Amino acid sequence: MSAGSTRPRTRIQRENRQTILDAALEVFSAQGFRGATLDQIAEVAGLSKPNLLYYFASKEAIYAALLETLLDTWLDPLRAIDPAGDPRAELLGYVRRKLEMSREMPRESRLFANEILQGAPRLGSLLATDLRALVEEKAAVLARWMDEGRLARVHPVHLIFAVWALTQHYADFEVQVRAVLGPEAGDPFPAAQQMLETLFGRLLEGAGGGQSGP
Amino acid sequence: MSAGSTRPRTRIQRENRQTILDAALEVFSAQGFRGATLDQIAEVAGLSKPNLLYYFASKEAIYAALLETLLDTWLDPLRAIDPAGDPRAELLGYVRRKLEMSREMPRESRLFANEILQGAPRLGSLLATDLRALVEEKAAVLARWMDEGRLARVHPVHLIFAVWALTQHYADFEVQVRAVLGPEAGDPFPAAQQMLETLFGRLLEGAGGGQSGP
DNA sequence: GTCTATATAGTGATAGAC
DNA sequence: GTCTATCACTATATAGAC
Repeated sequence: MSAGSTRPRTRIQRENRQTILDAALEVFSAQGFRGATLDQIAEVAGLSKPNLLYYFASKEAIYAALLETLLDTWLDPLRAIDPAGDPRAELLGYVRRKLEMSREMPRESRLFANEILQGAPRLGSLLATDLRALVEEKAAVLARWMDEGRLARVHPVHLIFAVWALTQHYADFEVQVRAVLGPEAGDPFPAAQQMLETLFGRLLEGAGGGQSGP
Repeated sequence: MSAGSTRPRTRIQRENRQTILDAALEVFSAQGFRGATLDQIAEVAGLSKPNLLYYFASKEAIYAALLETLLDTWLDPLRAIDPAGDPRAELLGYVRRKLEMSREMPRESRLFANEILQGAPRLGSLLATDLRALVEEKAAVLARWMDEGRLARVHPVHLIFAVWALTQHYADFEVQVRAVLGPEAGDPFPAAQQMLETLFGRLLEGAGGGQSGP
């Protein structure tokens, strides 16, 4: 029986599956699904190509397992927004967590970016169901803060888009960021963090912004 | 002699080259370089595959011609920032032009996004030379406005990154934007425009922001 | 200038030895 | 469970007829 369709039982199976997923993340995130080859993944994993296909039924199966495994983690920062918290702490905290994630997990960011950019043919319906539901829930929290005059009034869902766009940019377009900042430039994240704090921080000052709340 | 390496002379050659580039933009932007096939491009263009290769030497050549043709256009909004202009008009104008470009040229945006995301193997050095020079020039203008207290002090290059990230998001991640907003939602751009005006507009009010200018 | 036919290489997946 | 060998298919590019 193949090891792909069932939970791994032995230690070596768990380790090999993990090794393969690690290698697949490396290759898929850099090349996209079509661009990646099983040969590359096998080489990075240090396993033979048929051995890969012993653990996973197909290239598609490896990719699907990756997406499934990582989507939850990827949305954790958004889930962590506390409706009972302070708007400033929650919004800036969310931005900080999301930026940290871009820094620590750039391959995951690029994996999702590749998938979405090419029309999300495999992540597909999860966006319209799970992701949409979570965003709606948190957008409602933001909207309440706006109603209470504690946050500038903008379209709350688009505000979440803004956090995504700004933070993921540093992972997804890292090559461009480094090229523009120059070879001698160090870590871009501290300056990015400062810029984002100023940008979003100003949404929390004099929140009414033309049509003040209570 | 091949028509690929020289300027097209006849009307039909110009038209066919343009037809091919159009089709290639359609396919490359949706699939990335590796994901795209000459068959797909040929079908969209309404030409045979060998005929494509009569006009362009290779798949690489088509892709390179596309990138070269479009990079200049893509940077026009940034070039248009007027150092002698009013900071509010110039910054918000830049944001507006860039967002319009995402709306009118989403395929171009996704073409570049694919290329950068995968490490810019072909656009490569242009980023470190041409793009970097242009960004440095305009960042200096922003920095001067900050020195004059007319714009909140943030890292000027990262401020340009912010404009890119926020505006291109609506083209590059269009599938996700539509999925999250829901099928009944209309055009997302008006709300995006409003959000961006608020976000960047607040960088222009009380510009000092903690460490005030003159 | 444009087509049909095909050479050549790479890629996903399988068979079967060990 | 893991390897070697290989099949079947796809894709880029070219040759040569018209």
